[in-house]
Amino acid sequence: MDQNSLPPIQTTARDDAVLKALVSFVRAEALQPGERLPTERILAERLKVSRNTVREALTRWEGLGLVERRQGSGTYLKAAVSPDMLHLPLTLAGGSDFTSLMQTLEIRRALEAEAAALCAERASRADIAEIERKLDIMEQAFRTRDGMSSEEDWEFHQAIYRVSGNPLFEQIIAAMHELFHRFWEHPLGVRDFGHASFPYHRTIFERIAARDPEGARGEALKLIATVEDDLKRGAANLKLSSQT
Amino acid sequence: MDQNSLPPIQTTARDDAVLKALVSFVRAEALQPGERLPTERILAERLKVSRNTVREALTRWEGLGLVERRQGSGTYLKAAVSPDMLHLPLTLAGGSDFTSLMQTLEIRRALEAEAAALCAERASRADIAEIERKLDIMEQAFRTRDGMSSEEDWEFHQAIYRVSGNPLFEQIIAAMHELFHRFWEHPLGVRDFGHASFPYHRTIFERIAARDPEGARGEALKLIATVEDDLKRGAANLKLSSQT
DNA sequence: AGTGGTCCAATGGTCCAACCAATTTCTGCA
DNA sequence: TGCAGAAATTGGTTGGACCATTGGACCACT
Repeated sequence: MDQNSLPPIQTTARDDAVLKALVSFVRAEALQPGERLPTERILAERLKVSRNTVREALTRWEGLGLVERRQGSGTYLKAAVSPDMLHLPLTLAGGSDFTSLMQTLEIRRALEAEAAALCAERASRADIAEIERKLDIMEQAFRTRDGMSSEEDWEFHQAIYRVSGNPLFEQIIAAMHELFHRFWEHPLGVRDFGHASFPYHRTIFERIAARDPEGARGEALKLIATVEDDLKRGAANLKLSSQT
Repeated sequence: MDQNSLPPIQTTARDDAVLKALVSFVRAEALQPGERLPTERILAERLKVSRNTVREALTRWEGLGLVERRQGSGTYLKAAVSPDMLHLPLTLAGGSDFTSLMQTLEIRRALEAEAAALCAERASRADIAEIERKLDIMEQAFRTRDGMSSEEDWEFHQAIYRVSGNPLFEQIIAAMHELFHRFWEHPLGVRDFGHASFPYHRTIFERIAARDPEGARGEALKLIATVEDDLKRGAANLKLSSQT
């Protein structure tokens, strides 16, 4: 490691300065997401600040999802950082009941449709090939395990968001996705949840490959509609089973 | 094997526990945004944790914009808190300001269209009257001041989000709106920014009043399109003026 | 070669006690 | 009464200590 890329800090507003220094460091060392950054003790020593100050700064980055701290192991970069980053902490008041889930789905419907349309507009040949690869993997998993595989399914959707060229899609939908799964886990009833959505993955891909934005938007809307139906059926089951 | 059946165990989570306790406290005391919460020293003593731990927790809340710390004064609540909050740290990285603005607009386009459609589906007579009232106020302001009034314009849109029945629309778009204005202020060129969007406010309202979801969605898309055009013109101006 | 056990150094998490810096509140003098 | 300065309050920073977890090294046994 190049020790010269971590000069000491001077002014007040310490923890902010620490973050700035870290940005420079990450750039200088060309750290990629997943790599480990220096230990808190080393950072404190090099920057000539106390370890607590370093921790305050890292806590902020952790809250923004930029790094992940693993006790006993180290602190790892989770996303690319750049000097001109804009952080928009958005806290939504969302419950974990049926209504809240439907509301997150309405958001996802809107974004999913738009992302699919943008993707159809902007996808290069390589992009299309990449999406098809993810689709094949997903279909393969579906056939062997005879059911939706949330992991591979999610990969497919993420590929679409990425190709849309707007990282906000992935970030917002990922948060919705997480909220959804936090509640879902083992969703009480509806054994074949997501089954109905399966065929629409390929139709979405076909519309994207055909550079048909409106078609892609339409297919995405159909996909979300099937999920909403499943959710309603699950809610009905839940209602029945709780009446015992 | 189903990997989900073995979730990681959780032994220590001090600062998380502190935040939970704070949520309870805020609810118990019915603290409103702007009010001061206990000092770090008192929290540390009452919760039987060290002040450092309290500070880590408060740092997280500060990063999420839930709280504001003023040295020498105290820590103040900045937003309502609830037990089940969904935190969505958005990060706009890399690109120029123009790119960031276009990306927020793409999100807004998706949500605005969906909100308008939902609104057209669900609006009651009273809702429609309320929206029309906001529309009249906006048009009045437009005529007297001969230009878009962001204040009244925003009120009109918010009314639509509210009637959509999904509070997430208003929350997310509000965040985009704020981000947009942080950049915008009075940005260089394009004197009549937003002028072109004016007529679409009434057409959106008409489609809502007619209970025509698809029509409302279409008009909303047109409105955002005019804003995007304005933005592109502004970017062109900016490019020219920066070449001096 | 592989399996499990033990040890140990590294690392993040927590704690403590003090001091610094900004702010607010109180006090005493004019 | 008014107001400048002292004192108390509060968040910000420091340095040092110890705890809990991790992951690798080493070893005994199969």
